[in-house]
Amino acid sequence: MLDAVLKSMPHDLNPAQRDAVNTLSGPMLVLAGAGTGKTRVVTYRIAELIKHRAPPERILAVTFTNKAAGEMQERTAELLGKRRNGAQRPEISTFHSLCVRILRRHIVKLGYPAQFAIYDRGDQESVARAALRDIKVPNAVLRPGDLLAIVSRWKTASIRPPEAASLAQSDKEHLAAMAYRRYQKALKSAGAVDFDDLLLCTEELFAKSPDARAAEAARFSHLLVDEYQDTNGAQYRIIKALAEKHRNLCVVGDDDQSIYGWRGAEVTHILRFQHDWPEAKVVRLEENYRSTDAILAMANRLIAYNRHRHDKVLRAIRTGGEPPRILQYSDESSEAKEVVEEINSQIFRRLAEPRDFAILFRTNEQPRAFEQELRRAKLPYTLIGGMSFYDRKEVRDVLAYCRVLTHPRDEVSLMRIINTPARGIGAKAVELLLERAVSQARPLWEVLGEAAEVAGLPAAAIDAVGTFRKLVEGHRRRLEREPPSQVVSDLIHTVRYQDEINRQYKEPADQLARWSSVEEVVNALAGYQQRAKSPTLAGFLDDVALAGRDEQDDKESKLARNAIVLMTLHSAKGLEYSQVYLVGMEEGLLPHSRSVAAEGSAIDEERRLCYVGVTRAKDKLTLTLSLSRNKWGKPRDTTPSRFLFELLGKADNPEALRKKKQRPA
DNA sequence: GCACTGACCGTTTTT
DNA sequence: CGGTCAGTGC
Repeated sequence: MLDAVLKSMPHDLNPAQRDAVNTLSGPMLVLAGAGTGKTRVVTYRIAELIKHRAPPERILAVTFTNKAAGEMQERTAELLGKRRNGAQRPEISTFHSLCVRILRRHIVKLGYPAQFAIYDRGDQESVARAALRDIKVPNAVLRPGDLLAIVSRWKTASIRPPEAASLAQSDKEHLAAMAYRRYQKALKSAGAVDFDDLLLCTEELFAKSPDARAAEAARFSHLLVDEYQDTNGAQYRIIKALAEKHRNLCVVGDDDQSIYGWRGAEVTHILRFQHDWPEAKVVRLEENYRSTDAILAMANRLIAYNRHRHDKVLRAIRTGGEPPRILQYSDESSEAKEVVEEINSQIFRRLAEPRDFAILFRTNEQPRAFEQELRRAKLPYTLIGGMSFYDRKEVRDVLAYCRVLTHPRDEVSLMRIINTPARGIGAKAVELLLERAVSQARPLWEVLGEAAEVAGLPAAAIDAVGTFRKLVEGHRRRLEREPPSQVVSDLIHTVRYQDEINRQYKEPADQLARWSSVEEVVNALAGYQQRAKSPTLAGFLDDVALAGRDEQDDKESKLARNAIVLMTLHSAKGLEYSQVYLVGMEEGLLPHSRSVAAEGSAIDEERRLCYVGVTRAKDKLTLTLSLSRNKWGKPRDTTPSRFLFELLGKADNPEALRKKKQRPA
């Protein structure tokens, strides 16, 4: 029966792990250090729950990234074995997709359309720009990006425009509060939410509608939360609302790996767990199976410099190992060159494979030099993050076309494509139409139907607007019967988007690259169509907004791909590599200058970031720094990171390190 | 309506 | 250095 398909629990779990896996009811806090088999424990726990007759579909596991969710899905699927078709699986999703699903069912109660759009970073910037223009704040005083940062900070603390206005202290914050009000109004009238709203609206929904809250909470009997140290206020309250009744809540986290404080995550949540759930069982996982003793000793020395933390010491199961190296170079190009050279020679001598290596850095501008060298050396590599596929202009255009089809109230998307490619609806015409929309407080799309009544609009423009409306409406109707990918592909051809690309870019190589991204979007849509249970264009857009890139299709190629990985320290959390190069170990970079300037505990978070980097390494760790680094085109001298001294236990005596480090690059 | 030019200016991390 | 933006000229 069921038990027969479930893989039995392995015998090599240590007592603490076994304890965490076997405790199936009531609240539990698992304090799991880096490399202590956390994922293993979580997945076996899910399997164990099912073995003890918990209906799989009533188990919910929440993760913070899509990657983590995907991995957990795969591993649990493995444990559950091949189950007959239609067998329910546990629900494993990110916080944000969980909220989307909840909001789909209830958001009308908050005054949004059921078919709301999710605005990503680029869309948010457009709205922010318009809000600032409205209140006549010049770019020099407050840029859209700055506004978004402030607004996001407010939102993650569940502060809404009225509170923000009274909380604002500096001039900048007062302006931001005014812009925030307009920003939020614009989102709502466009029927859209941003990333923070997904959490905030869910929280608000639960507060305003006890029925919705009870219904959502009743869907699950067991709740697991991974990376609990990264929960922000809204997430914390959502979890509480969902688990309060059944109390079968298991959270897993490591306060030493809390690196999202800037996003509203509060370590206090993990430190406070026992207070909120007094009957909670606490399990500590302190045996590290990942790194050699040499690497772990360094990590322990480093993190000990942080004051506020759950006191714990990771014990290495793997003894010995090569001592980590610190290498310094004269500038960032030789840093990149030498690191790549070292990797190359190991691969050439068959001592290692590309997939054994990770190059980790603090900021997204750092990988450039490494990419160059890797290309030159003809080594396969994957760059995680950075400029996303979905940030490309032409991709955004195509997605905007899709959103105009599915979300008639979405103004940002409509504005983006209303004259792209140029179709005779120029800036002046758009301005007049927009004026009418704003003065009548109606969606721009509706106003397009009355173009003839707009004073000052030339006949040619009225015609153009009419043609555009027919075009969109025609394709909207087709969407009811035909597969989305067909409709979208036709729409792109009808508007002659390829001609637009060829006009904009002179180089044939550019033209080809740009057009192939357009094709890739259509392919992604077709792929989604095939795997989704009930595919809709709107569903695809949700996927894109939440997943960033098409993880499903990537899965095979990504896993199969034997490539060196380049990524930020933030993206590296939860992953492990045989050999890690932690590059750019300099003051100003790690710790980042912004954190050095900020008062309070910003440095502690940078230290945790460094700790995360160090503990990614299984066998070999190399820390590098460059004595000079280009900034705005000019080379500038650097200072070795304070963390290097701490790692070596020489924090009080920097001179000693300088002598010791004469080792040549 | 659109392409081109030169001045200006900034540094983080992500769902 | 590289991206953005206002201003200019067709």
